[in-house]
Amino acid sequence: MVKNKEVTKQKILEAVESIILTDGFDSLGINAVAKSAGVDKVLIYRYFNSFDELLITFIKSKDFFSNIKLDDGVVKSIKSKEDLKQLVIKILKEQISYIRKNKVLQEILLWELNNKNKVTDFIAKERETNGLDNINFLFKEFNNNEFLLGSASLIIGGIYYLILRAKTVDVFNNIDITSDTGWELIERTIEKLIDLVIL
Amino acid sequence: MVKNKEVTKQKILEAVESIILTDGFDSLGINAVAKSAGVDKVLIYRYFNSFDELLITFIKSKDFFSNIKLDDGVVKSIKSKEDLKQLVIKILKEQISYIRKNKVLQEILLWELNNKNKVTDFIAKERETNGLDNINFLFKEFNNNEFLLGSASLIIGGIYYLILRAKTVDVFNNIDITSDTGWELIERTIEKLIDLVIL
DNA sequence: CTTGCATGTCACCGCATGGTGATGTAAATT
DNA sequence: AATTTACATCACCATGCGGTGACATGCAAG
Repeated sequence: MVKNKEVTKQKILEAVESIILTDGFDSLGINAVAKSAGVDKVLIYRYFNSFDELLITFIKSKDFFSNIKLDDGVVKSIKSKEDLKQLVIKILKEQISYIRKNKVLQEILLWELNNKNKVTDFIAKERETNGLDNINFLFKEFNNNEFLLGSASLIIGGIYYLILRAKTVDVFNNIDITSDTGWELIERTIEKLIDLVIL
Repeated sequence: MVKNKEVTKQKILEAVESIILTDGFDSLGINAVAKSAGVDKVLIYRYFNSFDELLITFIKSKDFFSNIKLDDGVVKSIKSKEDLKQLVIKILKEQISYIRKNKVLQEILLWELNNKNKVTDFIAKERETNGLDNINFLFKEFNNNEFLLGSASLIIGGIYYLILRAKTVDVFNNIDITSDTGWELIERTIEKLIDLVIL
């Protein structure tokens, strides 16, 4: 019997990730985590207080939502509408490949759609300040009109939906959303759309 | 003790709907349905063979996906690009209000994202022939290019995502996705986008 | 009127869940 | 070396799940 609190905590956090990857967020539970970590479940309560806090700790440790830094510096570096276009396109493309690669994040996004609780409230706050969902931050001082706002929302929502839908289905509206070629089509579409939409 | 197979079957189907409405698709199970219908669960197996078949029967009875008839007649009635624009806009607006009103359908869409099984495979087939997901059907003979295809996919995906997201969150990218005014903004956006995209 | 069948009821199974109180054990303090 | 303290284990609880076999009841055909 090894006695090391930090190692045990780490094993628990790794078990969370492993379960999400293999069985999805819905299969996550105290018993499953304890079993997968090879640790007694009572230790989860002791070290993380509750299952919710374990999840929050896990999500914090992964830092999913602060990969885009939409701070004021970025906003002020936008001089022309061409700058804005290129920045938006770059961010959207980066986010597509980031989310498409990151299965854990996909599971969280899916789980978020289905649940409202302390953990999802926490994630929502993270998104408010960091996430893609607030791309309108970029438009604030430059070219803020409702058409741009609406278009960005539909495009970003569409990206989320198509990525998540690809988990259970291959084709959407005749596009193979599981393949890179399908996503290259979508990226070309986004480039053109952004060009049309930022006037 | 009343003995009437058809009445019992009806009670069971109504119980399915009631549970989806009050607790969501995830709370759906043999025991819950039996309890809510005031019926022994063994009757569900007897009349519907399996829980999966019960779900399929329920979804069939609701006919969620054949409200748009994209048959060849419709396609051939499109004479000009203006016809196509107006038709697409009309369909998208109708679908938005239809899905926004229909909580049961929302729960199914959400559940579909999370699961792959016999029932979701059945739903996928229904969609193939009827649903909004195949709006590219309209473009077939008229103006079929990848930009149109990609744009339609992103817009439709965006609509799905924003409607589903509104179940757990109020604001997305600064738009109130729970209110009619928020959705009017989105509809105006869609009108402009379709106008720009069908060239 | 009785027999047979369709319909409805009940009790139970094995398994998994979230949660807790009592107990064991290794390591640090005195 | 003895005692305290932090870490880890175990056994158990009530509850819910999907699923099934044995039984009770009402109806309709013979």
